[in-house]
Amino acid sequence: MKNENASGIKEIARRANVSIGTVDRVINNRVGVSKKTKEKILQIIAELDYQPNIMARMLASKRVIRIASLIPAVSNETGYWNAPLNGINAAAAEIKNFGVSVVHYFFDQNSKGTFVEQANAVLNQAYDGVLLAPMFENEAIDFLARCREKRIPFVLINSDLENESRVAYIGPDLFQSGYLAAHLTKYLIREDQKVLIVNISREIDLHHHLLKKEEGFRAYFNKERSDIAIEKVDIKNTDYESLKQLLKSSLSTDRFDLIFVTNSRVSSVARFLEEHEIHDVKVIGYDFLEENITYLKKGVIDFLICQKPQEQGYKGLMSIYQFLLGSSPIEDKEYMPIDIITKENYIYYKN
Amino acid sequence: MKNENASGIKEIARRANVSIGTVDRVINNRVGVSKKTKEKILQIIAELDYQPNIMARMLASKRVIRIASLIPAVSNETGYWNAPLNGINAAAAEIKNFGVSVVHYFFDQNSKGTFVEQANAVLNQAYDGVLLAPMFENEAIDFLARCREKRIPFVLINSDLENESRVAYIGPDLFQSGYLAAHLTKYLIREDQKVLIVNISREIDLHHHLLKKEEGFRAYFNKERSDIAIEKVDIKNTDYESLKQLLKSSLSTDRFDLIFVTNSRVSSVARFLEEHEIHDVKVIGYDFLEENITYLKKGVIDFLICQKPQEQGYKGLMSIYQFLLGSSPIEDKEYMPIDIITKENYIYYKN
DNA sequence: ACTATTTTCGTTAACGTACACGAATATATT
DNA sequence: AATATATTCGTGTACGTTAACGAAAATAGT
Repeated sequence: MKNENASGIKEIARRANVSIGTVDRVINNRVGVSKKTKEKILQIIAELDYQPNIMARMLASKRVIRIASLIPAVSNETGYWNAPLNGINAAAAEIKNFGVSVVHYFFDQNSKGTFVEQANAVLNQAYDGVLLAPMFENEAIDFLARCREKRIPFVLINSDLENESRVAYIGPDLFQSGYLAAHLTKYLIREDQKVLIVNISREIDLHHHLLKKEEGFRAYFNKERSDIAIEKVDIKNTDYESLKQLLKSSLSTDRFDLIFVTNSRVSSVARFLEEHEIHDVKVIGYDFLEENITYLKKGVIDFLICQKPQEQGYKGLMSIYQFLLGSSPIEDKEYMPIDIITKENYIYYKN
Repeated sequence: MKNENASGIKEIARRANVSIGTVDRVINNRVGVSKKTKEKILQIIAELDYQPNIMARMLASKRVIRIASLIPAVSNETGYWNAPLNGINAAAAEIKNFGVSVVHYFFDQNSKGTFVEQANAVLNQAYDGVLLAPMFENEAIDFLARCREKRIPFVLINSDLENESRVAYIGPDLFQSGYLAAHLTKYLIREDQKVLIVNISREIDLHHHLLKKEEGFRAYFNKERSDIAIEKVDIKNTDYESLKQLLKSSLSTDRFDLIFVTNSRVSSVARFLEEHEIHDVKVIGYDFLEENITYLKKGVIDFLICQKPQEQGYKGLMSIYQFLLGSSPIEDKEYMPIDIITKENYIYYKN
């Protein structure tokens, strides 16, 4: 009675009349095994529908996968990036036991310099993979080119660059989310009414992100041949005082029935409306942030659109990890669901 | 040079001047270790913030966790239960390597007998845990009482029983989802218009599930002191012909501007409206099913509400597993998000 | 035909934990 | 004080895999 209950690699070895070492070689397709025995083993593996035991594999493997994340720091202006960071950390915790170490690099959304700095720091450390939020388009392209040279794979989150060599993009379909906002708009106002689009962002680079949403928004009305009038205002100084002045002048020259804010700064607009006791203007904006929810509850904001920022971080890290493992194939583009948040369902929303 | 790089249990043993066996005893709090050394080891564990290596633990442990799932079979009447099943299977696949085996038991939604039968089958097999969709209230309560006797923990999904001994409930907040439907209704019709609520379900037991939604729906209009008139019709014969007759008579006596279908059978109503070329009636219903999406795309259905059926299955299984592991604490109630699906965002929806 | 080299393969020690077995020590019983 | 019993502990093997090392076999070069 020897081989009563062999399993896994050992059973394969027994059936193929070879040692476990040889089986290991073909499973991890290393060199040093003859074509004949390799095929034999491969066939047995197929017969047995053998799945390697992850536990044992991780335990025995000394390999460490090092991943760098390069995303904006949570600023006091908007807490948005807190969510993706949480997602990344959650994923990191889950795969810690699988020999993965994640190092965070943060840059300032209002300063290209810090991005370049941190990007260089990443490149100096020879990581196995990179998770990037490419906020500054040109600088990001530069960085990614250098990653490619060094053969460091990368995953993009939050906004896409259509880089042919990226492993994956995980984030919103910006155009479509603007399109949905327009659809919701139709429920809120009549055909003879007016809409104001508000883009709030300091760095011009970030504007392309917002413009995609605006495009989607306008596309809807074009397609529907609607008579609703649309105007827009770009606000580059993100402090509340500047915003107040600009809004004041916009709203004085014209009367708008709905304001569509293309990012998470919608709470500033809501604050303005509340302070000036303007109650008959509907508001649609973005993101599940505390400030925004406050105004949603009060009824100042009607709809928030949110695209699972936390999940973006989580899935982003998981993608680059999966890719580095090399086992399962990766979706090269995963658009997040476009969630509609209202007064009635926000309690149950999961970022 | 001996102990250059010890880690985990071994390092603890080294620092405490005991063997790894002793450390193992205190970690898994087994008997047979003196109070003094136990405290010493416990302190070192705290100092080191020691986290056992799950890999090694699972690998070494021969324990097998056996879980039974008891949910409705996917019927030809509605494919709803396909989603939770997928979620359960996904979770099962993920934890297969952790020594978990899941066995499915299916019952017919239209037959209490099959439920009792399958429930007995589960009890005969001495499982470590049970995942249950308690569709038939009384029979489910019976079954759970017997589980309790046998000390088999259980998790409920899809609808709750407020059973004090359940490990957790994962599923919708039915009342609130009806409430949200009412809010959406307000966007679709005017104050002087009329709403028809349609409950479609064969077994009376299942009706309490639908009634909760209806309650939420009505509660909203009560609170808003709305003038919108609400009527309702219960349809117990779920075949299309019977439904057609009932709808025909309802719609002939009165004119309704919006129909709220309290479950996934909304596609039948949509089919009726399409066949009879009724275009000016708005429709709100439930669930991301192919049939429903078809009518959503066509514009016959305006909103679908969906509560992540797949995730219910996934999280349900994970909860019972986590509980049986006994490591992390379990949330005893997790309500799913209440998602709003429209023509514009359904493409990106994840069940 | 003999050596040198390459290719193919087996053996073995880890990885961190669980658990059975038995040894050592302490405590109780006469 | 001697023995019986209970308590506390150490040792060793196993889990399924990885990876280093070196032995054996095949091939190449003279």
